[in-house]
Amino acid sequence: MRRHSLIAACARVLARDGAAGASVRLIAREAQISPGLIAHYFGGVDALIEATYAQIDQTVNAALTAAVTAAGPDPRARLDAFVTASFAPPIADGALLATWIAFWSMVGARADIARQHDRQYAAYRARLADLLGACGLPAPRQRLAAIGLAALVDGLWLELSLSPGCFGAAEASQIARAQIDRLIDCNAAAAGYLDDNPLSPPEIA
Amino acid sequence: MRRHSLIAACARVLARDGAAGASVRLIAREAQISPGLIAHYFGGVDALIEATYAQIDQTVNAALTAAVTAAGPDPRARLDAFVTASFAPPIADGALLATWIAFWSMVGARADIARQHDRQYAAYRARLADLLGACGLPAPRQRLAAIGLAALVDGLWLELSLSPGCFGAAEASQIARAQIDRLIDCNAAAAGYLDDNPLSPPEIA
DNA sequence: CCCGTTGTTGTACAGTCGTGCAACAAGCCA
DNA sequence: TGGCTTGTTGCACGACTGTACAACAACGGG
Repeated sequence: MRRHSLIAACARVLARDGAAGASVRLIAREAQISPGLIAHYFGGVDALIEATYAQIDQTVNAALTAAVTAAGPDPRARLDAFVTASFAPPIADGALLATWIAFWSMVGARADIARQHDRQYAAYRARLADLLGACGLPAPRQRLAAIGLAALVDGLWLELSLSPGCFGAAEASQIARAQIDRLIDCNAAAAGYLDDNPLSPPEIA
Repeated sequence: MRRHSLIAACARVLARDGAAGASVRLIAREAQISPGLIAHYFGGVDALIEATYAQIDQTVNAALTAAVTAAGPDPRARLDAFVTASFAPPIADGALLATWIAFWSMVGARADIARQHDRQYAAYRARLADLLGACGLPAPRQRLAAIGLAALVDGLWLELSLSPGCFGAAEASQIARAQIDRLIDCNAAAAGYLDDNPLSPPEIA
């Protein structure tokens, strides 16, 4: 209970002040408790940040699972829902991006954070590979396709959150779905998705 | 001269200790000078980091230009050289990633940094759009294609630098080139590029 | 009632942070 | 040689950092 409110406060501070501001005192003030308590519950600020990272990852996975489940049984619809949800709240969110960047900044310096990142990202890619396999992508192609699709979605998500004025969530989703078209069936008439006129296939209409 | 050696030292510290370790004293010790000097040359540590970012961006652009120029006149070869160079030194480098992440972490908090990021990324995308246009991609498709390709290359570069054990530079280049195939000519027999057997087009050979 | 456990506080400590400043070295021109 | 500019140093300052620890409140079982 207290642990949970401390994690939430840590996430808020990370979002507001970045990695540099994630100090014991700031987090404690945010959670309206005394600074000593975070040592009492987590043993140190590093463990709190680590727990916050795990919690954020869990939130993202829950949101993705909900979107995929709501999409019904059709494999392609599930994959589309996965990427579309990646560009909508609560995933495409400034606070979440700031938290994630704070973690990336620790990967280079701390081995335990690096290991946690590797684990989480491997699970993310495995999930994409499963969804791609359900759409009929042969097993030998799944690994590289999942790496590529994960990189595309991540890159779009990053830039979408970093400078929101350049392109929109609908366009990001459009780009990702066009790539999925090409991954699954290279001969699909999907080129129209990449025209600038959004949300309508111009060559057909 | 001294400015240059300070920028280099700042990049080394950023690479070794991450954004959190980029303190005046650490950078000064790395450059083997007194802490007061960095205030004398840059007025503050923020300006030094900003200058380091500009220098890194310049290095990246120079490396990309060199790769494209060395590729000769063929438009497709130039585009391939662009993405392949994105996954090789000096671009795919821990120091560069750490500096870049440090800057991303400031985008949310500082408006001038956000503007600098927007400018640099727009130039990057414009460059990709030009290369795509030279390969015959119609103008109305260039914008979204450039956004998607930039996101893919960025996502691959990020993960390649963040956890180098998962996939290699050759595989990243392979993935990116396969997407370019599909962007330029959707009917190209490019599916083989996404097989797991690296560096050879299995369906042909 | 007492006692031990648990939750919680506040503070003390040693360290690092960025910045400002007085002082010293060095060149350079008059 | 004198004086001025520039490069460079090292330290003092106040604010901040994470951790450790003694002390106080609350509470349930004996």
